Formats: sequence, C-alpha cells, structure tokens
Amino acid sequence: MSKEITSRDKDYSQWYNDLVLKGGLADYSAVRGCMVIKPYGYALWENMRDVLDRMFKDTGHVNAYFPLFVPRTFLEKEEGHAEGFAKECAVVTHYRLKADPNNKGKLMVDPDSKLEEELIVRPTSEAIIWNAYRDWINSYRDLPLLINQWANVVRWEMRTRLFLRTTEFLWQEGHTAHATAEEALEETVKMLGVYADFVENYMAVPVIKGVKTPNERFAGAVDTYCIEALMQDGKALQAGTSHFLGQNFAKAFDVKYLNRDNQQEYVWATSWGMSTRLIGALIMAHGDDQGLIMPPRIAPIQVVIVPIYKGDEQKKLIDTKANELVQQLKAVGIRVKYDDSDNARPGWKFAEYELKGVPVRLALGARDLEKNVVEIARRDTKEKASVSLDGLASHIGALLEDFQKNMFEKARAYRDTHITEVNSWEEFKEVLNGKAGFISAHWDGTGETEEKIKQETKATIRCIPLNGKEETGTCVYSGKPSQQRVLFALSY
RNA sequence: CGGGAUGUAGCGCAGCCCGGUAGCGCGCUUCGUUCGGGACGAAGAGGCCGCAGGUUCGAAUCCUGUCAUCCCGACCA
Repeated sequence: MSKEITSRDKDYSQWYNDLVLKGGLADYSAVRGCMVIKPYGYALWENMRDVLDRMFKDTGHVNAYFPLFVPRTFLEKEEGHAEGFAKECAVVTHYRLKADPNNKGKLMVDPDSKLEEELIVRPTSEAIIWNAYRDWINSYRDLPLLINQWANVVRWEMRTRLFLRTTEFLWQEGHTAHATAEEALEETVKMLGVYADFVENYMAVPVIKGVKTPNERFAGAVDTYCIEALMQDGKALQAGTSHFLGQNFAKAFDVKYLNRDNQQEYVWATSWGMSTRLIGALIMAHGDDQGLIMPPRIAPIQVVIVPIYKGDEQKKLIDTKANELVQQLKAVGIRVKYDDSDNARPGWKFAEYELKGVPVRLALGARDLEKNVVEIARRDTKEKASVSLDGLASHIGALLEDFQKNMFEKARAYRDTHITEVNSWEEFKEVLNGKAGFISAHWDGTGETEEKIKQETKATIRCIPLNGKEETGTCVYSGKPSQQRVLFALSY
C-alpha cells in the first residue's frame, strides 16, 4: 500500500516525514526549503491560532500588521540583533524584471532597477516595529503598548525540515513596550506562562519553563525565556520563546517617553513568538506507527463517522441516521465529519483517519441501526466499544476530554522518565548516547564549558529551569562549583 | 557549504553493469460483483526516462556538464 508509513524505531526521520506527507498536513514545494501547508494542516494551524489569539486578547494584547520588508539600515541599528540574523536573510536588491534580449521568452533582472537601499525580507520584525514605535510612544500614558502580529517570516537556513525549520514559516510575534524593567520582565514571564498553558493544555505536550544561557540567547535580548519539549527520539525541541529585551531596541531606535516627572526615559521591551514549528512538536510528541494523533482540543476533525452498508437502501437509512448524529454533535460544538464517499471502503477509511490522527471514529452499519448503537473507536488506545445512540453527544464530549487528558499524561510520563540526573562526565555521555532525553546536571555557569560540552557531545543547555531548586554541587564537566542543575539535551 | 544518495506515468519503484525504441505495484476511468480493518474480476487511459551537450546506425542505459530533491553534518525557531 502506498500509504504505509515507516516505523518510528526503524528510521525516525523517515517516520516523521511520512506522518507529515501521508497524514496530509503539508507537502514539499517547488521553492527551496519551503513547504505547502495543505488544508488539513492549515486547519490545525487555524485552531491553534484561534486559541492563542484568544489568550493574547485575554491578557490585554491587540493585533496589528507591519511590513514584510525591512530596510537594511533598520536591521543594522541593534548590533547584536543585526549580527545574529545577518547570515540568514533573503535580500531584495531590484524591483523590476525585463525580457532578456539574448534569450527569447526569458526574463532577466533589469539592472536599471537596483534599489538604493536593499530591503530585507523580515526574519523577525523587531526592527521595523521599533521604528514605528518611536512615533507611537511619547508619554507614560502611551504605555504599556501590547501588540501582536500574525505573519510569515523568512530565514535562509542551510538545512530545512518540514515544519521544524522551513525557509518561510508562519508565526505570531508579540512586541511590547513598558515604562519599567520590572513591568517588562513581568510581561516576559507572563507570556511564557501563556505559551506553557497553550502547549500543555491544548497541544497536550508537556514543557519545561526555563531561561536560556547567554550563548543560546536571542540576538538582541537581555534574557531569553523558553519552553522546552521532549520528542520521542529523546531530542529536545524549543516550543516557544519570550524575550526580555531591556532597553536595547529602545536605544537603537530612540524610543523615549516622558514620565510623570516630565523626564525623558527609554522604554523597556519584550518580544515573544511561537510558530508552525509547534506542529512538528505535535507530530513528534504524539505520533505512532499508525500515524498522527491529534489532541481533541485543536484537532481539525474530532470525530469521523464511517458508514458501513450494502446497497443503496441501507446507505439511505445510514445517511439519515449519520446526518442526525452530525447535527447532534455539531450542536454541542464537536467538529465532526461524515465520510460517505463511495470511492473508499470502510477498512481503507479506518486506516486513513488513523493516519490523520482523528481522535474518535464512529462506524455505523445496518447492524447498529437495529440495536440503536454505534461502534466507537478511539485513536490513542485503539479501544473499540459499542455504545447507545441515546446521549451519544455527551458521551463523546466526555470521551474527548478524557482523550485530551490521556494524551498529556502519556507524554508527561515519557518526559518524566527521560529526565536523568547525572553527577559525572562519564555518566553524562553514557545517558546521552543511551536513553537520551533531558540530562539534569550541574554546570559551572561559563560559556567555555558549555561550548566544550557542545563540541564533544553535541548536547546543549536547553534551559536553566525556572522551578529548579537551589543545590550546591560541582560542574559535571569542569568540576568547578555550581549552584543549580541545568538541563542538557540533543536538540532540533 | 562539506559528505552520501536519488531524479523513469499522479504516487512508490524496476530496467542501466552488458545500448536495440519502456515495464511493475498502487492510484485513475468504465462495467459488474462487493462493503463490520487498507475488496475482486474484466476492459481501458496515462511517460520528451530531470535538463543540456557528446559518443553511436541507434542512448533511459555509455561519457561530460548542469539543475533539483532527500538524508547525514556545520547553522538555526
């Protein structure tokens, strides 16, 4: 069968690609490193977006939109920022094409259309946004400024992977300005909390909140907070970041406000972002050898109904009942699809919706109609049961809740058993090459040690956990004193 | 940008070593039988063999170049 997928244990990369491609989420595109997000994948993103957008609005944010193009001189203004992004920018240098006189039917860049100043396709929007904020902020009464943008960005990465790292990707980026450092820091941590809430409670992926080391910090930030998730191959994935930008961008773009004492002060900033990469996290955290598994709260299809019939007469009866069920389920807000297409038989449909990760499947046949029941199968445990059609909607509602909880608990159990405390360098390497996952170890706090560990093992410090307890110890690599354990892992 | 591999029908592939005018499975179309875990039979449609040169009577096959994609690194969310 063409829809067979590679086993997770046999070839993890191939398994992941199979889930993305055959699960119908996305496809490779004609453009280098870019992908086409197909309707099923986009529906998932829309559901994620809707929930997040509501959360942002509930915390006082509003949406706006800024240009795709960033003039080179804007990007240059914040030094660390410029340095960090310079090597992965798509640059617009001309604005016109013309017919190639030496090559009939071909186009060439018109050399007369060269731009005075190059335009950078935004890799992120701090520069263009802070240039606007300069004009928007005059007084303490204009603060805080809490804005979010849903956009696409482009980062010209060496190597791309579906969802995890594509040349162009979709995301949201929040950019806020505050009167004080305390307030900005509070916002940074608050939004990290929003992300953790979203990823854990909607995507059913457990995360660890933490702070990045200076080496791993966002270009231009004073501090980078992150949530880290663990994939089923033992590698970590950064699922979202929230940056405390200090006054770096305010100074670079000269954004000052007049405080209550009539004095000019630079504002304090944050930025935070979450992208379609999360879909990659979802796939890798939950998928199995049968395909995707969608958390009910954001699943594009929560329930699929598959009719089983012989002949048109049976089909008609089942159609009637199925459409009733669809109405009942829709009435209580359940996203349901009745697949009555006749080009695939039941067995094929079962496999197909398992591959797509639809949480609940109802199989409705003549036998069921007689007994006023339906066969209900759940994707996570693969359990099947025959349940009464009476009160089906509330039964399924409860089932979806249980499904959501079960997914999270399963992922958390995996994650928890893959955080290993190690106290020696030998042990560190042994765990990393064996069961992998997060390694909780003491670190002397220096970038040199961090760098050496990375070179020797490829493991990086994913974060310094926010809830970590103080504990004196010695660095697992250098033997120097340390105050807290940090989390190491191989990562995406 | 380094290492490896692959470009042949919508998808997955065989054929290439040893040149002779393209094949298999799935899918698609039509008809019939089917339908509770990826149905079966019959008849069909569909291919500048990635692109450009070269060798040859003749190239999917040999040679040169080139482009693209995937995997593994370095880089990153």
